[in-house]
Amino acid sequence: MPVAPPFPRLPSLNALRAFEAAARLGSFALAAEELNVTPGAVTAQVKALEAEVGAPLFERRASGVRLTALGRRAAPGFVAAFDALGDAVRALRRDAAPRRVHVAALPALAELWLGPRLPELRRRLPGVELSVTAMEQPPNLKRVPFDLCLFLRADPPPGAVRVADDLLPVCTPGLARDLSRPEDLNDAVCLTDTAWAEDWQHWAAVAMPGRGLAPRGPIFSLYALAVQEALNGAGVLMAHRALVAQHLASGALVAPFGVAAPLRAGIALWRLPGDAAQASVGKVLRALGDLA
Amino acid sequence: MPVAPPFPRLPSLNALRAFEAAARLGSFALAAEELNVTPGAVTAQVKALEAEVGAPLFERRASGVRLTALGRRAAPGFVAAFDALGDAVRALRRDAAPRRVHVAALPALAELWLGPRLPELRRRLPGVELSVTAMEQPPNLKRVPFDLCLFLRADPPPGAVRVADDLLPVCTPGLARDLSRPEDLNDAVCLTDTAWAEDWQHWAAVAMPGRGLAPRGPIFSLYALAVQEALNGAGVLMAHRALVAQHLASGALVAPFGVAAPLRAGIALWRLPGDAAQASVGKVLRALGDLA
DNA sequence: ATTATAGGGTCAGAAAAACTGAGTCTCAGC
DNA sequence: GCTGAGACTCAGTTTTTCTGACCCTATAAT
Repeated sequence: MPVAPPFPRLPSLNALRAFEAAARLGSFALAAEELNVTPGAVTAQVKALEAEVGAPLFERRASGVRLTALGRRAAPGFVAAFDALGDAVRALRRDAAPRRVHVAALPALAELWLGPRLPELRRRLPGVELSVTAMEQPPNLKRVPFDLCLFLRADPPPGAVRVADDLLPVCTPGLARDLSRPEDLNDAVCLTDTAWAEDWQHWAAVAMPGRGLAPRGPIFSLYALAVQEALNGAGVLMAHRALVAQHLASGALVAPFGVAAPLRAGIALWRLPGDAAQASVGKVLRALGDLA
Repeated sequence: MPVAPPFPRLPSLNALRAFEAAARLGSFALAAEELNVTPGAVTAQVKALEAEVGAPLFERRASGVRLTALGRRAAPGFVAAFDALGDAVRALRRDAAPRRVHVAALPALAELWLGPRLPELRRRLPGVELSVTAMEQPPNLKRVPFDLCLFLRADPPPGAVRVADDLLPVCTPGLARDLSRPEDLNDAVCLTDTAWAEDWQHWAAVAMPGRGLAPRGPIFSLYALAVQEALNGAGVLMAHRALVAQHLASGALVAPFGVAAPLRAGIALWRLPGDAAQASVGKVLRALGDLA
């Protein structure tokens, strides 16, 4: 007695995931970022889910979305379910390749802090296979298969390796001869990174309070490139000390002024709290803590 | 410092679901059935997942698949996660439409047992919106959004409504005049349903042990159609008593022989064990129990 | 008040994922 | 030596999902 199946299926898993992320983050835009899709895609997925269950899950307000009573009741179950799914995936990956460690890192930290430490790390932990992916924002470790995050954070999660950081202008010894007072920077070529443009003002507020600083010069969207140019003698770089330590040590760069401005956000390296199961990750974390 | 993201993403949710089903059921073919896709689709999804994690999850043997050690360790986590997801979906649907009850039913039971009871059910439970989907096999209630299952089962889950069933040949009173002994069936037109063709032999073993029965006549793939034809006087039907009760009561059909053969599998109506949260489902279950 | 801006919504078209269907292969059991 | 169940392959197709470019609205800033 076969009958063609107008089969009522489960809503699409991707729609459920989109709902979960949007509900947890309280915003379609943030959910889109976490899921690495455009906001329009989240809109569409949530709309499909709402059509499927026949009731709205979010109130749309111009200032953003808010869960309806229905959505609010449903959300925790989905968060828990996707947490469980994330755990299962993590356990599987770890089990399948216990020596693989995947780091998500801010590009500048990957290149200028992690990079110089890699040879020693490799020496200490032979067999560990370290992958690094550069990205602007720390990923949600519960949802994305990374083992470690390396970013600037004022308040890193518990258990993180932390390295304090401060700002100070640096340049080649040759250029330094023309710089005796902070005000001289107004006449110098100042190398600036787009993401950290405000570093100049932050330092000025500490080093030359009350006096103005209007740095001018080329702008880079890759901090490592700005460091390169500083090494090339192209100008003065407002440096994160932790990222140019090797060049200060070698003398390739010098700090013409004595004063450094401490930063609230230091370098932070952390794993998913409570995820102690992968030995290799712990080893990498500890080793980099030693090398900090 | 934007960087193009060669973003390592979570494996596709559909691949994880395929793995979960295959692991739980121990077979790609069964998983495909549960997911309502072809076996090839499951093969592909599992293969993609294996490529993603870089290790095989199943051993392929000619007699089927078996989990590898890795797959065996991973499976429970995925089963639990998809259970949680199923729960969340069920809770959401129930919350969004508490009065909607969706029944999965064997076509014959839907038409010949449930159908006649619907008017009274509607009278008793106004406001409950009952949907019925016909299918050959009971779905996995944990994974598919049905509230009730109506199938033939020898061993229904706890809490099920059960209706005993037995077999007896029936026909119109006119035809019955030519039938005095079971052997007369060998000369009569016998209406047979493809799925229940063995019912004739089952009855014969009880009613005429040792003597042979070779029923001949038209074959239907819809039991309800066979019943229609019996009512039309087209022949003798090996009837499930519970499904022709109304016609026996009205006299439209009669049982020419006194003997009926009990069936191990009776009509069973059940919900997901432990899923007591939806009041409407409980009401429908109880009401149909009363009407049984 | 006006202008930005942030957050969503919509749509067509494009890309990616998933599925089917038909054929193949391989053992286990007869 | 067949047969059948179960899985694999692959080309082609369908479905899903995403993007990109646009619009809309309410708050915040000027």
